[in-house]
Amino acid sequence: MTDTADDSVPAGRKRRGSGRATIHDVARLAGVGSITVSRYLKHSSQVSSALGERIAHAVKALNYVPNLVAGGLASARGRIVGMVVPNISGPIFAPTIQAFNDTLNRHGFQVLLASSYFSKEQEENAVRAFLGWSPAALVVTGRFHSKGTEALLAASGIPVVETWDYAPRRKTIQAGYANREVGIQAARYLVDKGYRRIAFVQNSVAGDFSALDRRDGYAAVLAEHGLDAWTYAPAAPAPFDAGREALETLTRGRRKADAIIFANDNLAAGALLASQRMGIDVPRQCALMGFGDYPFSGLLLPSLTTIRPPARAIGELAARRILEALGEIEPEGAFTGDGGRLNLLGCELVERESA
Amino acid sequence: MTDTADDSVPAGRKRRGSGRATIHDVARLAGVGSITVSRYLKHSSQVSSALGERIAHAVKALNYVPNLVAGGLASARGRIVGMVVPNISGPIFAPTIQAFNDTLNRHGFQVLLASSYFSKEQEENAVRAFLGWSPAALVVTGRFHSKGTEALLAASGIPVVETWDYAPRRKTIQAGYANREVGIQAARYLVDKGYRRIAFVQNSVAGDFSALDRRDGYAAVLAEHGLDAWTYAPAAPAPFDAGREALETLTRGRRKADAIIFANDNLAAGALLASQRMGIDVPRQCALMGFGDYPFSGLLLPSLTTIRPPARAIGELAARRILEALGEIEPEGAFTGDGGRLNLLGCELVERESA
DNA sequence: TTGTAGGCGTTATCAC
DNA sequence: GTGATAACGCCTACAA
Repeated sequence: MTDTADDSVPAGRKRRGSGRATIHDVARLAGVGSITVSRYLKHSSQVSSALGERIAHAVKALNYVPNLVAGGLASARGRIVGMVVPNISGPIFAPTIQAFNDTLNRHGFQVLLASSYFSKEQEENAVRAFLGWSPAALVVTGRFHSKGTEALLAASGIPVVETWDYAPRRKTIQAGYANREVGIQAARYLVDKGYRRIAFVQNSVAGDFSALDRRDGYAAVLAEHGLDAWTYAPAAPAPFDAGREALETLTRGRRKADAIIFANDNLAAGALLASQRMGIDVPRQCALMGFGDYPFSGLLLPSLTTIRPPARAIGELAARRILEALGEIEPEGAFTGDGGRLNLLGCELVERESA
Repeated sequence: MTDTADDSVPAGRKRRGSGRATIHDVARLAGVGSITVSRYLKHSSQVSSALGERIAHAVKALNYVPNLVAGGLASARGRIVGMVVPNISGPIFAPTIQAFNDTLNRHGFQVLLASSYFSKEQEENAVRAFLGWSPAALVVTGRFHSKGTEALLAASGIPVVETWDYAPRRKTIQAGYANREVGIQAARYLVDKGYRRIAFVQNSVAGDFSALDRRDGYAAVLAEHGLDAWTYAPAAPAPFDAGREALETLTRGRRKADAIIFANDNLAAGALLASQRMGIDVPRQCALMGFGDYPFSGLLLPSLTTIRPPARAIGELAARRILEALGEIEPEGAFTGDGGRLNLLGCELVERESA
């Protein structure tokens, strides 16, 4: 590509060596020491402008790209951050990943991704694999992990952020919301609207502990009002089917629900579609409420009342807390009582037609 | 965590060094040379079982995690693969990323992600950033790149896979489908159903060249049948709004479309929702067709006829071709005429109610 | 089958 | 402000 490159860099690739121009090649061409090149690339202010220009020319002439692997080894802290999410492609976590990745990319960090599929064991494997890359920080989802994972994280000595959940007085950095509060929020909304036989439908995915927290909040509100909590766990594995199954069970028995809170919008959508076939009038006969505000939720007929989690904000906050912990940016945000920064985000109840 | 660890590994972290146990610590504890440990970790069959067991014990006792950064530097080919996609969180690319990431993770590779937002410049930046990690391979989206990107890729000397597109006689490895054929597929379907005034609505995102290929296929079919091609480019930036705008323009003028192909399901969904408010009977008065088969497309009323791209298959195929090129797995798949393997995947037309 | 020597490309340290 | 030197932790090459 560049003719000048061929003069100073041996063409072809040997068994060893990347074949690319190194910092030494740049230093030689610029007539300076390689450490000066390194300094110029990091803090150009520490190098005289005369040398700086010669170095800049050499970099361009050789098409030099710094080897970050070597840099990571030398400095013992590479610019890599590992992130474990339950899944990459779901409507929930994708915006978090997007925001997290973009924010860290902007600061010169690379994000490594792994999916746990709600399995603590897979999460632990992913964390172990990440540790091999000497990451600058790690991100996991939720606050429930295996003993092994907790040991690995504690021993790692690097900033760890837990996303998509929030519990007070927890030592790790968190970026999320309190799921129990969200359950309370949903149940209050329905109770205030006059519904009395309110059921909660769980996720068919076993490892989704956050949904259980929401259920607890829901149960607390019902107890508060002297109402019976009523939880249903569908058997069908596919979410749409599970939603249909739940609706059938909860509306066909002797006791009939007049409102149902679902663990997520997929379940709620399954129920909503089934309601049309079953001739159930939503919300008059039975109100339906989801969680997640998936992209389709506003498009359904009737549109789905649901709760919108701060997916993008979680990703951004997690990235910002990491950059702060690494000294890349100045800390920011409201203080909490114990001197930390507030990491509690809020969920928004999106009132539509179904409840 | 492990008591034995504290005996041989100095506690605390110095300026230099990760603070973790190294291969030398393991070797010392096991009473062997460090190279033997390295060999055992890679090909345990090349080490006698006696030493192997001692090494395994030492690894466990020290909680040793190999430093992949150092390994990557020494061997000049780290187990990292870079992937550039237009965006991470969209319904289209997320399943590709998921499948790609999971497949490569299973083989001990880590995927680095970057989003280009359909900008060639951002794509080039991402490729340049990836190159610093000495990746084993790179994946990009589509076959249209900046000169700079092409130069970087060509000079990299590593396997490069282009996803989400396919053109015959192209030298790079591809994993995708032919967008032009998809446009033909859609237009044929509508022509065969008797529609005659068929319009095509473009994406408001400027860099989405694949949609233009589909439009060309559509135009070819119409020309074939002596019909006028009719392309509309919405001004509204948000896809739902753009879809509504397109429907209004194409059905309110003197010439009225009897069928519309949209560049993606978001646009089509916007039009579908608008059709209800406008009192347009879909598909009798105007048929609507999308592309992408997003999760909501089957839930709309009327449900959206669309084309489902092989999103997961693209990710898997890309991963497999990379693993093949790196000698990690055996090549597989049908041969093409020129001795290569067939990388052309198919799209499925999903016939629903809207067309 | 096992070990020794040296290098991978960069940065921390210390001296000028 | 600039540079020489020695790590960083592992792997390739070669020798025993």
